[in-house]
Amino acid sequence: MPYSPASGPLTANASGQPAASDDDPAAIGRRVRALREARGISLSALARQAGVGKATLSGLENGTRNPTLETLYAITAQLGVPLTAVLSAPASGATVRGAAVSATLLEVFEDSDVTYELYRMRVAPGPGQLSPAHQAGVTEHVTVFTGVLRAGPVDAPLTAAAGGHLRWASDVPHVYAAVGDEEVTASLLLRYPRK
Amino acid sequence: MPYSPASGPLTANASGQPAASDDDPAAIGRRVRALREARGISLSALARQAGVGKATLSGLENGTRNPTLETLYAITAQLGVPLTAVLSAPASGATVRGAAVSATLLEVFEDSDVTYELYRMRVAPGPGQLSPAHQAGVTEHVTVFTGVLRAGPVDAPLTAAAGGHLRWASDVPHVYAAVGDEEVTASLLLRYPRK
DNA sequence: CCCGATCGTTCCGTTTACGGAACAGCGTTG
DNA sequence: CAACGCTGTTCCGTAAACGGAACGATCGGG
Repeated sequence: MPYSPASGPLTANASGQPAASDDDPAAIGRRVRALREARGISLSALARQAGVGKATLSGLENGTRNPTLETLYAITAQLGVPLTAVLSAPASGATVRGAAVSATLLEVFEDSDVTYELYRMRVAPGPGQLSPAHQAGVTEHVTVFTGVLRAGPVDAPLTAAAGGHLRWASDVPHVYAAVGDEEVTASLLLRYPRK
Repeated sequence: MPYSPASGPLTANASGQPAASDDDPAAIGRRVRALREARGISLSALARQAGVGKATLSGLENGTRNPTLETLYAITAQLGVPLTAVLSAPASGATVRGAAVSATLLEVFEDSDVTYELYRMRVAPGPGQLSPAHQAGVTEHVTVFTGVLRAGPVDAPLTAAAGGHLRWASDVPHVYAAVGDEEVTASLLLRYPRK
């Protein structure tokens, strides 16, 4: 049983960087209250419209309760905003970092037998970074936004400039490196079969 | 959203309403399970690592429980993904709709002289949709997640299946159409020069 | 002034999400 | 083929999130 490389396109896992930072539950309450007041709605009215108790909404706004998804969804739906609008940071991101590369997960999409993970990736100028082989069947698609990227299997990396597109099977060790002095920005799509 | 008009990939419509749409709670469970299995972690192990009960995680994955934010966060943090990765919701508010195509803006990136807009796109089965010419210098990059997509200039459209990648200059009228009965899901990257 | 209406908070009984333990199913071992 | 180790599910007592009602505070009108 091959121990799968933790999360994300890089080895680095966040075992050491859990939570703490921006999951402040009180922040959610503050955002809800701000959205409500921006619309000039009273707590009582919003609670009634959303079909939740006033006690629930009050506790949520003050951070004294740990709401269920159902409750939070009912409220955000009534405010006309997506759930993500009140969760952590706007461009929320589990960010995986390496020496030269950082990648932020934008979205996960599940097909019937394949999973896609879409990242925004940045590669700093310098020697680049090595990423170990992923499980079999994993494909990486990269579209370069800025700079010049050299990436792919260690023995046969590819190069693309802004607007270019790279694609390789990543079941072998592969590298990411910025060519030149400019930081590389790109989108990275990971495609792997569901087991 | 402080973000530019940019009329999106489709003719501007933006009917606006972030309709309640489907917030299928079971879908959250399916995503969590998919992410867990993709990492080769057992339910028992993930529950222990995340500090939640096995019963909780089991119920969550099977959609028989309505988790609290705290619970869901503990699990997604351990998986190394943001909360938004498992929430069905349209990640960002800006959704552009057409008859057959809908696209949700995920992120905007500004380079010194070029702007990128990254969308998640869905194309419903059927006759497809025509999009008028964009300004000169606009390039579209599409990576297909599910289904088979036929897209590109009206006089020379290209075809790609799941995992495939298309790219064309979109300063001429172009089309999007799903081939076959399956809905097409894809990422769409718009690249255009700043004025 | 008093009164009614509404504000947000707090109290309380009910519902339910929680974690621990017991459970059945499956592969591997001795 | 019992004995293990592991999987994921189900049972159950407890903690807490829930909605409804009661509360004090604040505002505007008669």
